[in-house]
Amino acid sequence: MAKRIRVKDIFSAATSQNYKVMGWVRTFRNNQFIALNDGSCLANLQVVVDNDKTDADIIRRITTGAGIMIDGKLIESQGKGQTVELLAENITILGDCDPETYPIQLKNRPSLEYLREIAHLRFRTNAFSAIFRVRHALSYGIHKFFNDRHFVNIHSPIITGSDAEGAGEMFQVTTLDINNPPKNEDGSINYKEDFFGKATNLTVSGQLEAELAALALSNVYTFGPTFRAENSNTTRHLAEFWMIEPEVAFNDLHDNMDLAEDMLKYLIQYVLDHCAEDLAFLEQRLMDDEKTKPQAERSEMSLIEKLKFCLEHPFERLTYTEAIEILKNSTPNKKGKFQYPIEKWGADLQSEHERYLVEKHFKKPVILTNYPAAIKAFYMRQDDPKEGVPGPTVSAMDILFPGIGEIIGGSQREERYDLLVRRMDEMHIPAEEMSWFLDTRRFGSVPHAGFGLGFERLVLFVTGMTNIRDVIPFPRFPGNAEF
RNA sequence: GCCCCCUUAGCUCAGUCGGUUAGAGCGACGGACUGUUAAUCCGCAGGUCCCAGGUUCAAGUCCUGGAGGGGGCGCCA
Repeated sequence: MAKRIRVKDIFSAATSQNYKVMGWVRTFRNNQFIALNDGSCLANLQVVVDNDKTDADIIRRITTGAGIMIDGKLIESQGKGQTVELLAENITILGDCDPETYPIQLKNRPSLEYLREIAHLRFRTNAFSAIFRVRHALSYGIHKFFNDRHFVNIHSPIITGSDAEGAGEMFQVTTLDINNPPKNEDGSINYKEDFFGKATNLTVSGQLEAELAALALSNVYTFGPTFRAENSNTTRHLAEFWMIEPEVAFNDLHDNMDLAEDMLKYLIQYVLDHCAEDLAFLEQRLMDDEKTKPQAERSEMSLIEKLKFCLEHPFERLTYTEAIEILKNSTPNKKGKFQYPIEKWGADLQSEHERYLVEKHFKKPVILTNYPAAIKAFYMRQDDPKEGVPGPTVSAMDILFPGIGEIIGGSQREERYDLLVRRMDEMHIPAEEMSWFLDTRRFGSVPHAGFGLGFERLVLFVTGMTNIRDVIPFPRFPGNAEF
């Protein structure tokens, strides 16, 4: 018996030879032609059934979605739509698929919203198999990018006893009986009796742990799940998402920007090189989608053009202070079109402002830096006062992408012990609970910088999808933890 | 957390001013078909009009509440 060959590989295999393939039926036409898909690539293999050699009962069971195995001879296709096809000599039904109840009849073009509700089956569609192959390529590309640059991958903890990271609301982790928890004398819950002997949560960021590692290994990155219990209901937020957090000793803000831009461009190039077929399919899907929209709302570039455009142009780098000036003098601001008008320095930028800068003013990815200290996290490095800048700023950077908004947030870190402690004090962060973190600044502190990349936001951008719930297999969001 | 929209056949959607027996395409099912490409052709079945109240002679259609879904905003990656 021949060994199984993947559909992807059979397209370049020698003809006039026998092969065994296994996969799922996408369509069965003319009682004769099976379009077989095994997920190894987007394309289906055409299998030609010989009615004389195949039992009528088997033919009856070749239904959309059925799992089948075929032994047959590969020949040059006698039809037009494909170069080769497999002449079936023996067909085995591995798993029947009842067409009366199987919800994915692909010819129906089921909506993304409907498929989201049957996420356990949506892998079987072209769109989602393409998305998850691209997601994998990006994941692999990230490890390759950092490995090639001598970064060490650090597995930061998922359960954390630190609740002072300030990145968002946390999910509590406990083995206590929530209906009858042990109490202290003052009525508060006695976490000393909990599994870890203290209150614990799911991590919101591996950054602080990455900093600890960077101050010894120099170049490190984390790539793992993070959890935010924020009640966020948008197309760009998840309660469980994957984040990449590089942290590099001796880097300043500019090195940090260079690293982030290099990484994003590397990953876009990586996907263009390795996922051409899937990207072409996703691009076509988008173009079909666009046809239903009014002219004004259609995008100027196709998906692949957009990706290449990002590669060919340097990201626009400017400070928050410069951005405020542009926004203040912008047409929508003067005409009162912004829901939140830009009045003075110090205001946080709303997504309408970010969108204006990225999509209207610069028309390319933008890196905004040196934000007011008051609206940024405690660990960001405080800038020296500068002429023309009205207030204190920090060496922060946000990378804004068209259609996505913030895809990366990062900073040069405050490495000076006294300044860091003063700032923690101002922001009411308990220094005593963070002494492990402060030890890095007590013992051999050096300048360092890092950032966080929201993995799903990158997948969104690269696939051209618009809802983040469609680029992770089983999305978690408020009110939903199915599967 | 706030604001807006949607929910009719398995899927995608029509359904006019509140008026008789609720419609289409696709899918499914039955049949034909040995070169199809979202195959095609013929035939047939398929409905808790999201749920609960209310208004009305009469509700898929109007009102109130709820559930589910979508979009925008905020929080951020």
